[in-house]
Amino acid sequence: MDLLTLDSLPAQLRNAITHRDLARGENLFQQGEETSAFFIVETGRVKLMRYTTGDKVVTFQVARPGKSLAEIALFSDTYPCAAVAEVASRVIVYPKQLLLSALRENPDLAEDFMAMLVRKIQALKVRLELRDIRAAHERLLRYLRYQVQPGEQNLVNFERPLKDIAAELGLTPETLSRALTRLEQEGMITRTRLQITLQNSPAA
Amino acid sequence: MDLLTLDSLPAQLRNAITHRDLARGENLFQQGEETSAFFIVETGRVKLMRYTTGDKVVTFQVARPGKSLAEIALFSDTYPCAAVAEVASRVIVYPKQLLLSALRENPDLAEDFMAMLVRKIQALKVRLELRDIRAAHERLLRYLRYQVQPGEQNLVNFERPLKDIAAELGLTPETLSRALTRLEQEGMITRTRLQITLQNSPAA
DNA sequence: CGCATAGTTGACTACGCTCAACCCTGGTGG
DNA sequence: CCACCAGGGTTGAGCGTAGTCAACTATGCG
Repeated sequence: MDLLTLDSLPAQLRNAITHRDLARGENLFQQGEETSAFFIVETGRVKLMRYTTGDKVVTFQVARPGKSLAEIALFSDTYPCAAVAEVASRVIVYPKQLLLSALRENPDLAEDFMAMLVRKIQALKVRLELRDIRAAHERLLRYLRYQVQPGEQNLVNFERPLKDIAAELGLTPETLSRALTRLEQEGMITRTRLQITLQNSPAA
Repeated sequence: MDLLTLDSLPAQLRNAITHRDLARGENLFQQGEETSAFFIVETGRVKLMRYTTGDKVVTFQVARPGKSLAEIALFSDTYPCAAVAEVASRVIVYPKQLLLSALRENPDLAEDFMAMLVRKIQALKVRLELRDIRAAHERLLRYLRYQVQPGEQNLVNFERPLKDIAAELGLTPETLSRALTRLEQEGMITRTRLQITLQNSPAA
């Protein structure tokens, strides 16, 4: 996902890449602001949020280390949402025009970039698919099946706090907790401190 | 979205593009099948579905005319899901290798392609954002605000059947119907036969 | 040794789903 | 021209389940 940090970057671009440190709560860019760069989160957490009709804010997405941010910036004049750091964070800054021309001139880079975009689409589709499953425990089960690494069979590590996973699944922490115990009682999974093993067959 | 039908395509690619007609229920590709092409739906509806652990199928997405299909094919060896035509459909077929090399050799095409991918990401994010809104009427309201065309102020046309929109919103047709009448009673919208006008301010 | 945060459990509520009946429109054929 | 039918859309009643609020425990950190 962080292909753009590769040494294979054209020198001109590599020299133009800078970093930016954000304090907790600091703003990376505002909604409606003119787009100037594309970002990748190096450390911390950056939240994307939309200010809609005056009244409410809706969080769009939370980008974690290694994740790209605002790829739309490359093909749009203004940012469609705002980005603020949830905790102290550090992002890599790719100036828009330079990145665009680098992509034009370097087919390998462009291909990597496209591959990254396509993977992102795939991940979003999966998350959307999960939301169509109403029952919390079934949604969780499918999520777990997606999470298993091809190598480590039927093993899922929980490095992130549960509440984060709950948010990603569109559940409250309470419901997620209950869903976990339920799956455990039904014998579908077994839980140790930091990891979960699935009992049945893994995802196809 | 159908940028790839542009006349600006390299001749070699343009000649390689073919069409394929699908009967209702016919399979475009199977899950796990080796990837050979990328598609754009010309007419009809093509449903993407995943066969998971033996038991269930989950519909991934329903692609309508103008929408691309299986962009993942370009960067993956096998299709992660199956595609079947819900109704008689016609798709444009872009052979994988030819499209890839065309993208390499033609920066303009590559840029258009990337822009398409980015827009797709944006659309998926929006759909995901909507799902985080629990209350049906509020979810609907935000959906409507997204739908208003910049030009036609506060006007949304309902060309598609409501049940389709309900599915896109993750609601049942009944709930959507009730949400519509509720917004109408609250004075947020007014409905005529085929279009809806928002009362308050449009989306930011 | 507290304090803050995450996680768990319980009781209650609310809202969307399900199933069912009904209306309405458009299309088809007698 | 009307009868019929099919599909989408609208209501209604009841249920189930995830959300909410709350209290309590566990864990990690200063």
